[in-house]
Order: sequence, then C-alpha cells, then structure tokens
Amino acid sequence: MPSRGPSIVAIAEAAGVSKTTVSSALHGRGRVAEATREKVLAVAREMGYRPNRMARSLRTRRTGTVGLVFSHFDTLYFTSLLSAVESAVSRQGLHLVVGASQASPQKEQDLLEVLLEHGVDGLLVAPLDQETNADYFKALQQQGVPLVMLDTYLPRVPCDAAVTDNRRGGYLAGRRFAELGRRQWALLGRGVLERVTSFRHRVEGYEQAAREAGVAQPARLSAGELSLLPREYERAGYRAMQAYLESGAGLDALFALDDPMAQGAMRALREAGRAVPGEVAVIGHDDLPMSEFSYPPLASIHQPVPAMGEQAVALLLERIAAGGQNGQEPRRVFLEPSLVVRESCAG
Amino acid sequence: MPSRGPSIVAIAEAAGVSKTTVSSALHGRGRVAEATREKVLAVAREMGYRPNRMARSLRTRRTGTVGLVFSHFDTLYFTSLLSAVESAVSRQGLHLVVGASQASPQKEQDLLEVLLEHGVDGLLVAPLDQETNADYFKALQQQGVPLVMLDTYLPRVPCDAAVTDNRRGGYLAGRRFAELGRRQWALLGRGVLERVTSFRHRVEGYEQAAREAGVAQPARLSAGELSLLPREYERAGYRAMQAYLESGAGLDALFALDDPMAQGAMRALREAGRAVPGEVAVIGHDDLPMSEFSYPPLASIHQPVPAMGEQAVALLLERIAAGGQNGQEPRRVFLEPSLVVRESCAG
DNA sequence: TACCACCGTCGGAACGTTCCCGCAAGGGAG
DNA sequence: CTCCCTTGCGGGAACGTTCCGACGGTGGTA
Repeated sequence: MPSRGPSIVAIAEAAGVSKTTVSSALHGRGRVAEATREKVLAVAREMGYRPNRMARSLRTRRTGTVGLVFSHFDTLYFTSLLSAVESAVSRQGLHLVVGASQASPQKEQDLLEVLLEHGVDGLLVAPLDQETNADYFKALQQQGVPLVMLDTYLPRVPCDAAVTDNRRGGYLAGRRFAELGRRQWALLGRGVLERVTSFRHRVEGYEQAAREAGVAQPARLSAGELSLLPREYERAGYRAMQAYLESGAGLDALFALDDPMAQGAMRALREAGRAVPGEVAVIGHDDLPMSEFSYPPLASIHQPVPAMGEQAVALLLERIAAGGQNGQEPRRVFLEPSLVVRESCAG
Repeated sequence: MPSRGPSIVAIAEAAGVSKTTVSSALHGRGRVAEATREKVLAVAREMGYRPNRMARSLRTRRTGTVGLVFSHFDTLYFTSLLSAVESAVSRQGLHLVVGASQASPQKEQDLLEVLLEHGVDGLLVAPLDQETNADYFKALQQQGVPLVMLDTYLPRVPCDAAVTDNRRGGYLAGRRFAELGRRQWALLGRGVLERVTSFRHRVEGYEQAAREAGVAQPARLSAGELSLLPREYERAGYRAMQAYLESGAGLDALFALDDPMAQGAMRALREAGRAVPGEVAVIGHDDLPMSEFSYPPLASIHQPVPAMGEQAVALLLERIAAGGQNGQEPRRVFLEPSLVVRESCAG
C-alpha cells in the first residue's frame, strides 16, 4: 500500500489540539481562535498534509466529482465538448471522471453504474441512440440521480438536456442551397439517422427546407455504421461519395452530418473532377477548426460547443443542488446553431 | 443529500446473514456456502444494491482510479492519446479522472494535488515544459506516488515515461527532404522549442539530418506561444508562413511540428501561389486522420499513439503493483515514429 | 470417546473524515 | 453576585466497507 501521509489526527497531535479543531481550522468553519488556526495551518503545511477526500465523501455524501460518458473521445467535436465541460466543471471546483462507451449500450450502462459506485455527484452523458438504454435512464432518474444529457437527448426520457437546435441547423444548410438555386440535394451521414435524435432533427430541418424550396427530397448517402470508428469518418465520407458518383446518380449540393465526412466527400468530388462549389456546393457540420483551412475552405453548421458545455453543467449543478428531488420539470436547453459560409458553398 | 441506496448491512439483514458474509459473497472471497452466496446475490440484485467504492477505498487504500493530466483536451492528438489511455485503463477495470492544466504550471500542480486527494492509485501526466514543475514531480516521486509521463518527459526527473523517439521523427522528416534534394529547409513550431523535451528532440533530429545532408540549418518560423489555444493552431501556422513569405525569405521544404500548423501553412503557400510539393515540400507531425484527406494530402510523422497509451498504462500498473517502492530505475520507453509519405512531400 | 481439522459464519475494529453536542471559561447585564 | 450568552475547544458517533480473529458445528481418525 502507498505509505499514506499524515491524517488529521496526526496534525491534531502535532499542533496540540483535537481533530475537531483541525477540521474546523482547515475549512474555516466553526469557531476557532485566530492563533490556533494559524498554528494548525502551519503544522499541516509543514507535515505535508493532504486531506483524504474519500473519508470526507463517506461522511458528506458528496465527492465533488461529475461523471461524463461519451461514446468516444477521439473526435474533435466530442473533444471540444469535453474541453468545454471540463472547464465549466473545474470552475466550480469539481472534477471529471470520464468513460467511453465505445458505442456499446451495455458498456454505456456499466460505465454509468460504476461511476455511480464511485459516488459521482451527477452524471453527464451524450446518449448513444434513443431507444436502447431509455428504460435504464428512466430508472436512474427515479432513483434521484442528477442526470443531464448533452449533444443529443432521448425524447422518451424526461431528462434535462443541453443540445443544439438541430432542426434549425439542417434547415440553415438547406436554405443556403435554395439560395444558390441548387435542385439536387444530397445528405451524407452515418448509421440509421432516425435512431439518434440530433441526427434525425438535422435531417428533418434539411428536408423541411427542401419542401419549402420546392425541390425533391435529398438523396441519402450512407457512410457506414453508427459505431464506425472516428478515425474512419473521412474515409467513410470519401467512399460513400465515390460510390454515389460511380452509380451515376447526380447532385449539386451536399450536406454532411459532420466535417470529417464532408472533407472525405470533397476529396472524392475533387478526384472525380467535380468542382466545389461550382458543380457541387458542400456544407458540413460542427465547424471544426480545420474546416477554415481546408481546400476549399469548408462551410459548416457551427454548434456553440462552449455554451453547450456550460449549460449542461449549469443544469446539472441545479439538479445536484435540488438534492435528487425529481419533482422539477425536465428542462431542455436548445442552443442556436449558425451557418458559417465559406468557399465550399459560395455563390 | 441524495437518498442513498441500501448498504451492505441492509442486504445482510434482508438475507438473514452478517455483513461479513455479504461482503465475502459479493467478492467471492473467503469461504461461503454456495446456497448462502446465491441467496445474498439474489437479495442484493433485488434491492438494487450498489457498492460504495468510497467506503471500500477508505479501507483498502485503493480507489481503482488513475489520474490523467493534459494541458488541453481539444486537440486531436491529445484526444487520441486520451482515447488510447482510456481504453487501456478500462481494460484493467480501472477508471480515469481527468484534468486540463490549461498550460499553467500552477494549475498543473494543483490538479495533481487534488487528484491525489481523490486517492487516485497513480498519475499519468503529459508535463508542460521541462523546468517549471520539475521539483514538484521529484517530490511526488519521493512520496512514492506512482507516476508516469507520456508524450513528453523531463530529463531532470528520473521518472518512468512513454514517449515517441522524437529525434528519430525529426530526422526522418529531414532525410526525406534530403532525398528530394531540397536545400532551404524551414521549421514551424510554437513557443520556445527548447523548453519541451519532445519538441527539442524533433528539432535536434531535423538539424542532424540537415548536417548530414550538408544543407544550412533550417530557418525557424514561430507560430506563437506555447500556450496558444489549440483551436488557433491552423491560423497560427497560416500567419507564420504568410509573414515568412512576405519577409522575402525563401524555402523549399517545411517541417511543421504538428499537422494543424502544417495545414495552415499550406493554405498560406497556396494563396501565395507556391506549389506544394513542387516548390515547397511539407511534412507535418502526428498524422491526424484529416491529413490523408486534405489537399494536397499531407505527409506526416506518425506517432504510435495507441502503443504509447498502452505502454504508459503498463508502466503505471507496474509502479502501482510495486506499491510505492521507488527503488526501481526509471524506465523510459521510446516508441518508433514513421514517416507517412503523401503528396505534400512527393518526389 | 477424545481429539483435531476444517468449514461456514460472525463480531468488531479500523480506514479518515464531519458534525452534533457538551463543557469550561469569560464577560456583560440585571 | 447570579444568570446567561458567547467563544473556543474536545469527545464521540457515524459514513460503508474490509478483514482479522474467534467460534460453534460436523465429520474423520485414532
């Protein structure tokens, strides 16, 4: 066992006071004479005292940690969300315990369960798809576990959530294509889009714009499974576009559900000699930093990621403060996306 | 307070046994009759028993968690490293507590300290620069804290580390330029490269290759501070290259210390009408997924990130198993990088 | 029958905190 | 002088585990 440092009673003995007094002195709680407090602080510093948060948590039932579960961490979108959450959480003096579900519902559940065992004060999760673990999430809520979803949510589960207004995002992309007078729209995404709320909404918004513009419903290009490894997104977009072009089908506008897929698709278009945006206008999603510097610079639907992290944490903190009273109505915060126009959809 | 679930003694009462027996039954430790074990398990499941790891840790002095500290999480390189570490760690049934130091040495130290308070069994850290917290790291080692560095290390601190052989990486880039017959090499990086061991080594390897090739030492383009926000890397590379070109200085080969900066630089070259690789060959670093799909596809020094995560975790586990005996020699694992040749450095 | 090994089970201390309560000393008001 | 309030401090229980040592019972062996 790692030889532990001094405990609070060791400090107490060394300072000639009781452990109660040490505890009060260290936290500024209770009443303790200025002289003794300084003495205690000095002794603690000298002895290299490091409080034991487990013991503390055992008593107080608070760990000062928040659990975060994503499917993966190796995509720039999730990672900037992680970053936003981390910074919001650390501003509150809390810490983050993370886990990746690898797109497995079972692993997602196991992970949440073990985080709870670790005593996290609350849970932040970007759920996988809208059915699989719905009952489990409901059960957690029933147990009074503070739980907030971000990035996407489950309509069936009345749970707080901070998400982008994805319908709006899809709609913005479509409206741009309409402005450009494009008539043959396409959509590029992974997996069964209907299974993930945010994807479904983007599609709905996009199709709504198509209806309003009076053009045919967009063709769907599939870039593989939902569980595709993030490192493969570019390649998947590339292949999907290649296949589509080889099939002889046409398009003059492409909305990709994330930027990496859009980049892959743009490469396929380039290789096939289709000019972007001349022949095909392209809009991606998430507005990753690289998109501004690709060739051509990729237009993209921007998500206010820092705000999303901020909001999710704020919602969670309120739930935590409410102490598991699941009486409140579930609150869903919808953040406003925006279209960042760049050369790939220039007029 | 969140209404806690049943404790081990609640289960014990419900099952008509003692808490000791429940504990043994749940862990398969000690001797317990098959019948009682099943009974206990059934009751526990029925009552929704969730073990309290804090209480457990308090006794056993093991939390089953590992602390990970990076400067940022919003870069694809660190994030894939995070992903590798997470998967290695979770394969061992451990969990990850993470923190971002925001490139502040003080915050790095505070973070490590608080992770220790949380009782992490060991610490994984990609240190910021090689001086600032060196004494602190040494102190941690003295205290017997299992500590492993990854991505980069501190030469002064005799600590286990899993890093890429960065000299080799820089050398590979240079050798490629030599093969192409380029004579005016340049180097693009952030901050004072000498302050970060991995950067310094890359530079050394690159310069070594220059000497061997008999060309002048590479010009240095600076893309801002070490603490630059990751989202700004592309832009910083873009600006640095613009400034260099405007100054009238020449180059026919560029080695950038990361891919985003390289992409930014390539855009500046494109806008200035310099052909890549015709007039300027470009090699980046880290081989991010996007690099294969950029225009032109970016050659890059590939780091075996999954192996690095794996090795770092393996080293840490050994330290943990050794139980704070800091007798062992520090072990440094150097992983082999490779040059992924793509169009940006084609012959 | 006496002894012993072993099996299954249990009580209780310990891990390091927090926090409720109680106690002594001092000082001001009546 | 008495009473009471305030201030400063300490004792001890509790949080939910693990694990050591002990104990009764059963069956085998001499």
